[in-house]
Amino acid sequence: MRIGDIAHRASVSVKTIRHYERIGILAPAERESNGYRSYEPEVLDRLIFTRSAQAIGLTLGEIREVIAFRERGETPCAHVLDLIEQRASELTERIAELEALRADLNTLTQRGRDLDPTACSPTSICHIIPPTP
Amino acid sequence: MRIGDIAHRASVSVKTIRHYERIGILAPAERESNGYRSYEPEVLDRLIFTRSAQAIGLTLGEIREVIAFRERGETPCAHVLDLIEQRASELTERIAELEALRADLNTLTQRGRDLDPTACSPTSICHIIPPTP
DNA sequence: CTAAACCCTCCCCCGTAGGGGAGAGTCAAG
DNA sequence: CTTGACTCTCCCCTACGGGGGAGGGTTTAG
Repeated sequence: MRIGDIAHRASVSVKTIRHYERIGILAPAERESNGYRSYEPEVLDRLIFTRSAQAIGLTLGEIREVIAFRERGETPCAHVLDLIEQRASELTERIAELEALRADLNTLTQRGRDLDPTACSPTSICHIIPPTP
Repeated sequence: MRIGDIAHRASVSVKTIRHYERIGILAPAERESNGYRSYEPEVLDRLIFTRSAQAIGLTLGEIREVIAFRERGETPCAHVLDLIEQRASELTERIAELEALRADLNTLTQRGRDLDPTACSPTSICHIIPPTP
């Protein structure tokens, strides 16, 4: 299979495939005599896995690590489970931060509706946004 | 006031001040005869505003626009209120996405605990992560 | 007088996941 | 024989908010 074929089948761009090779998600491809990359069908599995893993928020660096387990002949499951739990807990923190921010913004929206724009002095640029302590 | 003084008073770095000048948050500073930047006290207000606006999630580009209203002699309040409401609604969307992702991750965590690692075939790299359709 | 502490400009660097395009080679069909 | 569709490498670019450091000039206190 050539790079264009496999890219099409995996629904990614040719650039993406070459990028994955460069960062170690894919092993350096075999080459045809003309220098073109040549792929075995199982590379497609790896591309599909990569897409799926990205979809649940893993970075390419993490995905590369997971794949490295397989390359070493180990099952990556325990590591994957760690990553997932870790990402979930980071996510919980992140959501809490964003919710706090949203609450602040809602307060400011109300404040902005109550304040009189003509009373806004140039000194503070805009009196809707309160100075951070 | 020199750049180091004002940076210290605003709790930002000297690099930050120069960066703000370059991107138009601050007007080009007056210079002393030796070429050193020289600041009037009101610039400090602008820096404090910038910090406060960043704290509620505005980008430097948006902050620059807000300041531009002031420079044109208009009150930026209406624009600021728009930005805040827009940011709040983006945030609501973003939070929903992250919550959906977290739900997926929790499902996968359970799945990962139930599945047998020794039954994980190399083809799919790791069977905890399901293929995206 | 000298060393520390400022200040200046200029340019490259971080992370993330590739995209854009130059300039060149290759291959199949018409 | 040429045209169009592939492919190759290489290098720069994106957003964001600056940080790091080179290589210089200035100032101020001891």
